[in-house]
Amino acid sequence: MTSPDSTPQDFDLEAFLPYLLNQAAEATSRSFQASYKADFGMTRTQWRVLANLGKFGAMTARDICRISHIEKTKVSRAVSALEGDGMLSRIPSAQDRRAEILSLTDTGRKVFGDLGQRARAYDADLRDRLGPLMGPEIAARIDDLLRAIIAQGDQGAEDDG
Amino acid sequence: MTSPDSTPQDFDLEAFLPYLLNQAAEATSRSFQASYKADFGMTRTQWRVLANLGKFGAMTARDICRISHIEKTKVSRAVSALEGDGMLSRIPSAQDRRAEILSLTDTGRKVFGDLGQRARAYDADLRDRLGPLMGPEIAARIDDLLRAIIAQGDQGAEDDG
DNA sequence: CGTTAATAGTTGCATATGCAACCAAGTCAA
DNA sequence: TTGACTTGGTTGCATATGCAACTATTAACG
Repeated sequence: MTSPDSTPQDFDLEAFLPYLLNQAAEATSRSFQASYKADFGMTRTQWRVLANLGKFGAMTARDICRISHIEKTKVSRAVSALEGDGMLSRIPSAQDRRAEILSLTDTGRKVFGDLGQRARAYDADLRDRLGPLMGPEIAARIDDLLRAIIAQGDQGAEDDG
Repeated sequence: MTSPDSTPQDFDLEAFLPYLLNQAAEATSRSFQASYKADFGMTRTQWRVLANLGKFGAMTARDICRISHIEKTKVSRAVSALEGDGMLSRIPSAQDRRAEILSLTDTGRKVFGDLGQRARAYDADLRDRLGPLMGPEIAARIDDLLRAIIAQGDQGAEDDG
């Protein structure tokens, strides 16, 4: 019943969800990363902040944190960098003088448009190749799956304020 | 046909696979991370190297790179750290004097056993909660899906030294 | 009011990572 | 043998991140 004493517990990293997810995330992010890194000198976090602003329009840094689950210091620095590159501008909030409303500049919107297009192409291509491999029923529900995992993970963590 | 000029291209970050994968990866890794970080002062990379050695037995750093897709400098530093903590030992390879055979010490194996057990529990729990949400046909094929994505990503990258 | 707690955002510091350059040992071919 | 090239592994440096501490403002409440 017991395995030889070489491995006390036969834990298999290759079947560990967090590990697989990380590999998948890195494998996909990596290849797309080239686009914003090389062409716009942008960091992953910067690209995400940009994309959130592009998608949802003007909002505060804190809103971005809530929506994207990115930590506030990361957002803070990304915002500074993007501002420095002329991609977004800050306007002090009238309601709350601590907060600033962030919105993309014309440049920012243009970059978002460009990168967004590449991202769509990348995404579509990846899904196209996944479809035949996994079957349509699975392929169609990838997003739901990942969102469920994200929700579960948040559940468990809870304490990362 | 065209949308209002607010968003030149209506790219949706929330449906972008690399983004979802990253969030899922971080959400899951984050909560489990507490285990190795707090109790063993270990980094994610260190834990992975440890787990690979625990699972596959003695091998060289380069083997770990190949298997785990972790970059060589990352592996190199993780190995140093683990060695410093008495979790693994190096033996110069007889065949190739550049290479070193890495293997876990008793301590390393013990830690691997401990963390492996926690990882299993974490994984099982997560899958249990995912099952009812996604249905068994999907839940059963998560690993295949992720491995397919990993394979596709590698395909596209190709040039990561 | 005044005093205390919460919140938006920034910053300092210590650490982890990525990349390029590097060393040493092996390979290959003339 | 020698000289060009590859490969296992490490290191330097510049950057990105996590966390705790901090400022300024707002909310809560006696």
